Amino acid sequence: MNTPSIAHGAGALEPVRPLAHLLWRDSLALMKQFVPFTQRKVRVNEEVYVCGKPFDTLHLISSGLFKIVNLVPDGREQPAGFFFKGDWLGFDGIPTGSHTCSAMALDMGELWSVRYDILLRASVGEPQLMRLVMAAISSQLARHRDVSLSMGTLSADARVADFILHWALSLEERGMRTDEIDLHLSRAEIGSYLGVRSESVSRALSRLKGTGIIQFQESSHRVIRIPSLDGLREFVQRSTEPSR
Amino acid sequence: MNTPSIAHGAGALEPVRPLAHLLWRDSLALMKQFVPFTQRKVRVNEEVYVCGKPFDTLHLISSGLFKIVNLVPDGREQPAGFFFKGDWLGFDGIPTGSHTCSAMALDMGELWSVRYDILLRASVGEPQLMRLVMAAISSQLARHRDVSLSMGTLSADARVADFILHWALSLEERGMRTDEIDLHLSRAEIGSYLGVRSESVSRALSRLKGTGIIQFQESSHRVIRIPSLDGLREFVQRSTEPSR
DNA sequence: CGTAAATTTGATACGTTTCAACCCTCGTGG
DNA sequence: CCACGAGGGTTGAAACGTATCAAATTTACG
Repeated sequence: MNTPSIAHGAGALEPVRPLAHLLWRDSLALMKQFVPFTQRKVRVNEEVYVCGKPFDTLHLISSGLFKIVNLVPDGREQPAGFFFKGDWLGFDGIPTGSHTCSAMALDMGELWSVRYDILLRASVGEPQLMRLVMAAISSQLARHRDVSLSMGTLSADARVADFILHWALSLEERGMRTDEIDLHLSRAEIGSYLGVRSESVSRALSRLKGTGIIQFQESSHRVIRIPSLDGLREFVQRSTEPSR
Repeated sequence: MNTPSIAHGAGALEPVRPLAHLLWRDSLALMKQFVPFTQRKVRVNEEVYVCGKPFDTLHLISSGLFKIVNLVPDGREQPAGFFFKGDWLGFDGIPTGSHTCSAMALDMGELWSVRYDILLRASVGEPQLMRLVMAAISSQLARHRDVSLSMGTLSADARVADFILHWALSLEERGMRTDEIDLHLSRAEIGSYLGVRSESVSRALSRLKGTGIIQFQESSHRVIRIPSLDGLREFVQRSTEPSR
């Protein structure tokens, strides 16, 4: 039962080039080198694709900030993920061939779009490409596991802190400034993502401000200053294991 | 900037065979036909792979029931997913090359294991294979989004009901009986997965039993009888949109 | 069979939601 | 230029649901 007639990969395997730690950089580099893509500029609140529409292309974020949103039966929409430079958008359409989420730009940005068919073709000639896309999807899986875990175990304050920490770490990974970050999100959106109400997010942020872990910018309370990333990190870690 | 020198997939594209609705069946069929795999039988509570160990192989569930578990800092472990015949295990190791979860059998079962390298190779000759694996990962992503949504918006009772419903639907998809299902899980494990305490799961199940939506089997309270799947489905839907 | 573990159920404590009032900013139009 | 209204944000008080603690009961297993 365990002897397929086709003998593809049965021979000796030479070692494969490992993927670098910085997935986002590899994605952009490999895409530019090996895949024919179309560029697309997007404005604030512009939709990349819409829930229910047929899926046929993936989008690599070249710059900007994006979210995907679930439509809950009530008609309201709930953010289900946030994405930065080098992240991929559109995987939700793969299983069924139709998108099960919408994707939207949180500020202006640019996408490199490629037909899914074409990407699969291209990856035949460049196996590293497929490893990369697999790694990108799997990373999103891992991130979701983290969020589920934090939603299941942390208090509202800790969830908000953890959310900001992850956001800042994503920016840091990409070489962007982390001492002052613009979330482009309302309290209600943050809460919807974390499974708490907007008032609770507001209270959590106020308490975090009280401890000095974060500060608000004068003009917009959506811009958060983080004096010390390590301070934030320690707060989250303390919240994760209060009982030892 | 958008003219890669390599011309892989630039030509006309013939239509690709669509993946059938039943992913699990395709996975088993394609695997058997095109990939050299090794069989492995597992006993109850046997570990498939362990968190922290290097990753190099994926496992397709040929029979049985499995869970993956996260290790939370406290030392306790938290289930992060449940998997059935035709599902894949091991994706968590792809991004970093090391497993970030452990996988464990909930009862006896069988796995078809394949080195990740070899699978990628095999998919060069059989592109449908790669579409399939991508669809499998993306499905896990979609499932995680569902769970996050339910953890963020539903009451404990509704979460438990939703959990059982999904479990039953997974079994139904695979042609297994759904009128009496054995979860092989303690109340604490269910609660840990859903983000509530074991006592709350117990209460939720008691209340569901009270409404007649489910019943317990005499001998083991881990075996749940579902007189009407539609009844359960309606209950979950009512819980999803209480307002209006 | 006896002991440890799991489950159920109750009473209370705690945290988040809900409802409400108020403030602030910003864009619009008088 | 300022008045005005709308939407987002902050904060308070009460209601609600779940966690926590505890005890009784059942089940699992050597």
